[in-house]
Amino acid sequence: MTSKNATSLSARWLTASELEAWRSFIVVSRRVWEALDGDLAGHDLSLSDYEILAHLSEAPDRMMRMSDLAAQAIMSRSRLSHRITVMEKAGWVKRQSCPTDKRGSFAVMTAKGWNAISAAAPDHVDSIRKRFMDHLTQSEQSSIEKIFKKVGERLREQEGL
Amino acid sequence: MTSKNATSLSARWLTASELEAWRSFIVVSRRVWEALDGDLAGHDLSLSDYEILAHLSEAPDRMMRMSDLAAQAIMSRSRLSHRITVMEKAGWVKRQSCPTDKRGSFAVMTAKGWNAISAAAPDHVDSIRKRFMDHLTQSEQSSIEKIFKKVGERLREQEGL
DNA sequence: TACAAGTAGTTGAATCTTCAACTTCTCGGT
DNA sequence: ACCGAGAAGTTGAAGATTCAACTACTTGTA
Repeated sequence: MTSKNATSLSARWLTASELEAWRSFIVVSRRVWEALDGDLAGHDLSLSDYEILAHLSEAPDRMMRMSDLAAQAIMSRSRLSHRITVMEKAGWVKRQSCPTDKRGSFAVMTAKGWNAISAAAPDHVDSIRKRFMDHLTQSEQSSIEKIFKKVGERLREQEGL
Repeated sequence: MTSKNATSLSARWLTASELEAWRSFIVVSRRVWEALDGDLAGHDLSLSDYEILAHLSEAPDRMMRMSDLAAQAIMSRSRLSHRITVMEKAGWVKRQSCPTDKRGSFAVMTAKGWNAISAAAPDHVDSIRKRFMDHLTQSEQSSIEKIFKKVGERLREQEGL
């Protein structure tokens, strides 16, 4: 779609410069994700599985309620439940029912899970550097941090609006 | 994983501030994608299907070789092929074989496809504004453009390294 | 021209994700 | 104590994506 073709229907089309900013952001963020995901493949992990394990590894006792874990790893409860089933078969986590809320259950990282993420982490960090951080100057890095934190807040406020 | 736990294995762990920048970027870019995708659901489109149609709509004669389209829409040829099969059933595109290269085929947007994206585009633009652009000052916008274009180039140079 | 290597695209199977339905349980009000 | 609304989590089916294999064709080279 070009500006010319749809301006009349839209309240306010994007200027050329807005479009550039938007497209470079959306394209690069996909490519970065893709690259990180590819770099993790050697450890038999997807980036989103890595994030599940990472959150778990940082939690007290390396265990978290399913809902909390889903929220932090940014996925639906359903999706997390399916992933945990798979990871349970791989022996990386196990489920444990919550004593205080009988509906609830915990995902608990096993020693094997800890080993898996420990093995992957250094490569993953290198990957983050190589695919993203190393291309940023110090000041660009702080711009990114500032901008994305702000956008993150705004999105949270909008929440499905 | 915390710094304390893996520093010894990694050449160079992330500093707290690098980690912040990285996490806010990766989390927000997922949330933005998700929001845009959700906003398009009302038009029976996913964001990546939208992008397929958008590229097609901007191409001469609204037709493109499958490989070119896959590259521009950032997806595997296989995935595009499957999506085009679905879109063909929806009547938005059709395939046309290439006269000069008998291996090749074109995806061609139909009038119905044009109508579909024309209907979705204004809402999509509003969505881009609401979920992302409106939260950026003019100068933040140009930072984003500058930074992501640069990172994009670097990634292209690395290409699967 | 003929052949090897590579490119374009598709396919089916395995895997992953989404969606809605469902069970079980908690909590606030009465 | 009980009821209804809503929260936590799981499930199975439908749909989407990946992966490797495959066909068909082109290209460079000898």
